[in-house]
Amino acid sequence: MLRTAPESMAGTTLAERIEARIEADIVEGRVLPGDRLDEEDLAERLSASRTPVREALRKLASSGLVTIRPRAGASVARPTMTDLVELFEVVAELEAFAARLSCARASDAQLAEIARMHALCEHEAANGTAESYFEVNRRFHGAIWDGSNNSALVEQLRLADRRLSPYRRHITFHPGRCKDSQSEHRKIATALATRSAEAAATEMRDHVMILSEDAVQLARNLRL
Amino acid sequence: MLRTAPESMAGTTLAERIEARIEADIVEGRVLPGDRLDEEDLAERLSASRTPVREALRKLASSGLVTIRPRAGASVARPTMTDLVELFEVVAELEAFAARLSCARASDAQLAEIARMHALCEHEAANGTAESYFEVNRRFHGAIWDGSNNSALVEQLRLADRRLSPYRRHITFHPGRCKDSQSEHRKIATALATRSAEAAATEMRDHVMILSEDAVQLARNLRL
DNA sequence: CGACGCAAGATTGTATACAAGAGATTAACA
DNA sequence: TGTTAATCTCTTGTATACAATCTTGCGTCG
Repeated sequence: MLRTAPESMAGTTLAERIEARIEADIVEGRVLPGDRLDEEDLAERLSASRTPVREALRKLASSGLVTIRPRAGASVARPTMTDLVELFEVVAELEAFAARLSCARASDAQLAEIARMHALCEHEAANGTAESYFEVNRRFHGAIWDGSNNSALVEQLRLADRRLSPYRRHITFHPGRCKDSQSEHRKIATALATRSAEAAATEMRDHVMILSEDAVQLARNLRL
Repeated sequence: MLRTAPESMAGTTLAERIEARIEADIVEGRVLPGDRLDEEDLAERLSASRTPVREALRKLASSGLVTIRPRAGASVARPTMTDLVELFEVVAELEAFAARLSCARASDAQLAEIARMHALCEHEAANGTAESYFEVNRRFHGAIWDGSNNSALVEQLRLADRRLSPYRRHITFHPGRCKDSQSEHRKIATALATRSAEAAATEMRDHVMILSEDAVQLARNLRL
């Protein structure tokens, strides 16, 4: 099934496609934290050999999405509560940095893009579903990342954020959360529009840390 | 040569030992940015097969130390000037965060350890070689990382710092740099000792950014 | 009845063989 | 002589086979 690559994936290798596939399964919740990832099983399911599957698992492991214990196999990473809180703290700091840099360096076009994404969020918060809000929320944050004009920072954020998505997703879907999130977004958007670096950084940090609180709460309730 | 693992490496796999070996070769400058890393060549040199070598290279690639282009092989990563500056910015921010967290959360014992490392730096700056200063400098920073009591942050810093070490090393070895660095360290150490979070963060950020300036200067001179 | 140890099975780690693409070299032509 | 195109080699990507180790279940012993 993965043997014939979609033309969009031209020039990529089988291992990369398998990696993308497994990653999507994890991030989008089709396999849950703690689930075992059997090499042979995956290989058969994707009609490939173990070699590219192994490579994909190793790569996912070094980005933190998968845990590998030597000679004991791979499983979807299951961060402890502490791990999650620590990761959220780091992400909060990096997002705050991105917001600060955006104020200082984003082009007017980039600021406009951020504003556009904010408007989209407003619209979805009022009319859309929790899922659609989750999506535009990502794009709002992404626009701010881009505005920093620091690709190393964007890379770090993408990696860290990916590890949180299985949990973040549940939070954003939480009914009342969209409205609260939106009022925080408004403050961030205003600070960015006026290039108020410190305000943007502070508001962004608080925003992410509130998410963190919710994540801990939720994880505790779900006995994750 | 790597087939018989030192007992300190017990429980590790061949691929991991190979990875450590290649990593050390890169970080300590025995192979230079841009150098090609031939799988078969490495396999023969380490008397292993291509399989574990491949795994090691892939892992190093996903941490940024190695660049792999599909079907064109691996080489030691050669970040552009822009890449380096961006990475330094991220590291500066993370180090500043670590300093701030250390002020808020480090135990007295951890603060004492930081102070001890600072004293070591003072000693080496006065009596030691540039190389020995490089080493205690690392330990000073490491003590602050530990003081943050956030292992996700430490992990991020370790990864990012590793990518900079080939360049950072050259900077610290720069003759006059030790003294300047030490006067910056003093301000940081004072702020930490008095748990002045904002001061510690600011001083630390400045300290790393000055390193960044030097790195750019040096890289330009060496036509890196 | 519980704990410990041992053996069988299953799964990972490593090696080797084969396939396929990228880069280099050479030859032909303008 | 410079340029281009085709072939040919060398390296990587994938598959499979074999070896080593961990886990699991059962039996024995305390």
